[in-house]
Order: sequence, then structure tokens, then C-alpha cells
Amino acid sequence: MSDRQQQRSGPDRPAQQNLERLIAGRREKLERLTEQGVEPYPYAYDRSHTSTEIRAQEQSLTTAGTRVRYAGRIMAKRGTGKTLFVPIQDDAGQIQAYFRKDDLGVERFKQIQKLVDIGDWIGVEGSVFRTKSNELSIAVEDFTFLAKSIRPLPEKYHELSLEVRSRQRYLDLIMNQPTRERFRLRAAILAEVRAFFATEDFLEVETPVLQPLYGGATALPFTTHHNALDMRLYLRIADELYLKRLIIGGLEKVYEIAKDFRNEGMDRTHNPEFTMLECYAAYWDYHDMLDLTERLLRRLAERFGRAGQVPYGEQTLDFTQPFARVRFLDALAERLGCDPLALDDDALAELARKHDIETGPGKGRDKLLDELFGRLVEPTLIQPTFVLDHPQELSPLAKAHRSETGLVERFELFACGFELANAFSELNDAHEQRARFAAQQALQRAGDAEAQPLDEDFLQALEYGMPPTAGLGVGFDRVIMLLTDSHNIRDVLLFPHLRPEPHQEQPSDARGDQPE
RNA sequence: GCGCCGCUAGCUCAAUUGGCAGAGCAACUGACUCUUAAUCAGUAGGUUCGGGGUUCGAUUCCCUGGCGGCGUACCA
Repeated sequence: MSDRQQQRSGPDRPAQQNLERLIAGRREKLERLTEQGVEPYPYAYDRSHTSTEIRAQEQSLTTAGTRVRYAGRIMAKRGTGKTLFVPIQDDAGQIQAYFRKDDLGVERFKQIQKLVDIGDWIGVEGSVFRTKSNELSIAVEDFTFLAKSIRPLPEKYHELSLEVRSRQRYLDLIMNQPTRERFRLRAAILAEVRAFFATEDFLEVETPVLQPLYGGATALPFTTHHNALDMRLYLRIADELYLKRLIIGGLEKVYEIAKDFRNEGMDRTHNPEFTMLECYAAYWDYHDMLDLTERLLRRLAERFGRAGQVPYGEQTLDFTQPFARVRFLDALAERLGCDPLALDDDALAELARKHDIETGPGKGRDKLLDELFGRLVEPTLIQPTFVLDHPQELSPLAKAHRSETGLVERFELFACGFELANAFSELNDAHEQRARFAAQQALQRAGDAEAQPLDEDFLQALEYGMPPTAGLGVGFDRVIMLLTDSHNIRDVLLFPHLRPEPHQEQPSDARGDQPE
């Protein structure tokens, strides 16, 4: 190790010399601790109380004079000569440790004063008390070194950049209590969703991530390769076609919460891998599913908002009343000021171009209507709103509308200007489904790369008969964004997708992936 | 993808018209027995993201590559 410290003219980048010095200094302290007989990386520490428990039990702990054993990361050191105040952070918060030279002796005090750094892990043992300035503290009688941090923590009173927060999430978690709270909340919301589906009698299932053919959504997949079978596989873009196979199998109510993968752009509401909630119920139509969606969102808003009101930026979203409902074409007509169905193809294309939407082969009428809707209507849907009855071409897996030709029985839920959920009465006529797939293939030939492929295996399953069924997909990360007042999906993903840093080179002998 | 903006010490940020690259925190040395952004005195820390160009001289201007932010497009 000392050889490396002496290495001045090596390949190390000069810009890192200062950091190297800081690290070398901490390694040196580690060596000196070891020389003094301190085990630098012990195997366990038997703590008696967490910070939460100490705060909750302060009264009894102080009156009884109980010795507590508390552990965590050192977040600061404030020395006043022969005493030292050290805030120690555990999972839930911080408790200040109070070291006195007179209590610990010269050598032990010198260890904590000189050889222990901000960022190190430590266990302290002593009694709980309040300082003169009324700070809850532990008067340390003994301490145990638990682990060394050889890199300096970020500076303490400025925010980390979004990049550092995302790329080095552990630093964000160390430095920012709200980040910890946000991810605890995410876990609580997930648990609440599972509890909801349990009360609704849904069965939680798991379906394949690696699929021989992708389907169930309009999106581009990630491709990989299975060596043993020497075959191309796709990471799923949706769970839909497998969950429907389960409905066909007679599991009447199923749901899955899992990662889907879409090989598309990233922005504040999109990450290449994201968590999707999908559920399917036999004998239901999309009206039943709409009711379930409203029950779910209302329950989450009541549990995690303020009595069903959810603050989001400047807005407050109200989930207590029945959500607004608007038909797709009506909403679009209102924004356009004319009936889009009354326009001929040329007029529609011109209208699209007027709103900066590309036209051309592979973009049918319905696709243009959808893009116009996305451009003109979606951003205006702040309060929770159901949009119903979409054009058929956009929804090759949805059942035709029972009374409106050219439309399907479908709804999307919007809030905060983005889509939260998508559902339909599922198409269960195998013959019709085959025709819809054929239409998708025609679109694909015309240049629509996202058109859905024909899934012969799924069609075979469907030919055994699927009962009337409604299905729902919910962008779970977006629900988390909504309920935690987060405005970038990266804030609700512990490890959002980022470009690798230049020094993180990929192994050149990587196997399994097939370059596309 | 495209457009705009950014990248300076471990972290957060300065630097006049192109003229010696600075501060706070962190680190190091010392003082201090109730601090809490502890305080006080001092020290050290830089290939200004990489490469190229213009110039007597580039953190600054130009080109190019990398990464990031915001906007925009497709999608949950």
C-alpha cells in the first residue's frame, strides 16, 4: 500500500492527486488503528437501540440510566478540546454522541479525535442524556470501530447535483433524508397496492421477462441471445399476452408488478426499464376495470395524500370525487374546434403538420389522431381524468366498441398531464385478433417500426377460448411520482438508467448479448 | 434523434475586455471540557472534461469528441 502512496509519476491522472492524498491519509489512519490493536473491519455489532427507539424511549432510558448500544455513520465532528460531539446517522435519523477525554482516557480519546473520520462507521455505548442546549445525546463510555470510509463524503450544506444523486445514489441516501423517505414511501405504496389486490381477490403471478416474441404494447424491445438454445430473445415490453394466457387457463383474476423494458427515449417520465402493474379479470368489461382503477387510486390518495387530496407542484389533485370522464374524440374535437372524423385524409394530414407532427407512410389516420391528442389534450389533463373509447387502429388487442364503429372499449387515466393507466375490454375473438395482427403487419410493412408482431402462440391459446375479460396496465413509477410530488422519474428510481461514465468500460469479452 | 446551456480543488461555486486561477466545506497542524453549518490561528490541495486551432498569451474565442441539464419528438 505504501508503494502505491509513493507513486507520483505513475499513470494516475494529476487531477486526482488531491483525492489520492485524501485517500492515502485515511488509509494511514486505518494502519495506525490496526497497529493499536483495533479490528478495522469487525464482523458484527450488537446494538441495543436504533435512533428511532432512543427518541421514542428517551424518558425511560434517561430515568433508568440505561446503557444503550447505538451504531451508524459519522456525519460530522465538532471538537472543543477535551470533548467531542459526533452526530451518528442510522437508517432513520441521527443521534449525537458525546465523547469526553476524562471518561475515555487519553489513548481512546485520541483515537476518536485523530484516527476516526467523517464517513466512518462506529458503534457507541453509553447513557442517554440532554446537553445544556437540549440536544438528545449519548455520553459515550465505550466505542467500537465498525468500518473505515477512505473516501471523503460530499460537502454538507449544498445540494448534490442531479447527476451525482442519480449516479451515486448511496451518496444521495447518506446526505439527504428526504431521499430515504421517498424510497420508504415507494415501498409502502407497493405494499398498499398488494394489499388492495388481495382485498379484491386477485392472484399475484410472475410471467417471463425473456420472451421469444415481444407483444402487448406498441414499443421497440431490447434484444438478447440465449446461448444454449442459440435463439434470439426479447426483454418484455409488457406482461399482457402472458397474463391473458392465465385467464385462458382459468385463473380468473391475476396481477403482476414487474419490470418492463422499452428501447426508446428517456426523459422525466420515461426510463428504459420501468415498473408496470398489470391486472386482468375474467367476466369484466372496461367499465368494471375503470371502477377498480378509481378505487385503487382513491385508496392510495387517501392513504398517502391528505385525505384524498394529493399536492403536486403548484396543483392539488383531488381523488375524492368521481374522476372526470371524457371520450377521446370529444376531447380532441373540443381542442381542435372541429370534428376530426369529418376531415378527409389530406385535411387531417395538414392539420397534423400544422402542429409539428410528421406525416407519411406508416402513419395512419388513427395514429395522427393519437399524436394530436398527445400534443393538444394530454398536457391539459391535470386533475385525474378518464379518456374513453379510442380509435381501433391504436389498440390491436382491445375489443371493438359495442355501439361505436371504428372505436374500441378502452380508457386511459391521466393526471398531472401524463398517462397513469391504460385499460380495455380485451379482444377474445381469436379470428378477429388474427385479423388485427395482420393489420399491424401491414402497418409494419408501411414503415411503422413499433407495429405489434403476430404472435402465433398467443393466437393458439386464444383459440382455446378466453372469457370476457378486462385488463389494466398502470405505470407504477408514475404513480410514485404523483404520490411523492416528484417531477422526474429518476427521483423515484433508486438506480435510473444513465450513460456510463467514460472510465466504466464494458468488458470486451462479454457473452450472451447479440449486437443488433 | 434534434435544439439550447453547462463541465474550474474530494464537494458546492467564483474569476472584469483574452493578461499571475479564488472562496466556503472536507483534509492537515495548533488552541479550546456542552458543540450542533462549532469557533479561532495557520498549512496544503489545480494538465480549468479530452483532443486540435487562433493568439505574445486561452478557464475565457473557434473546431471536434465525451458526459450532464433543460426543452422537443416517440413511448408508460
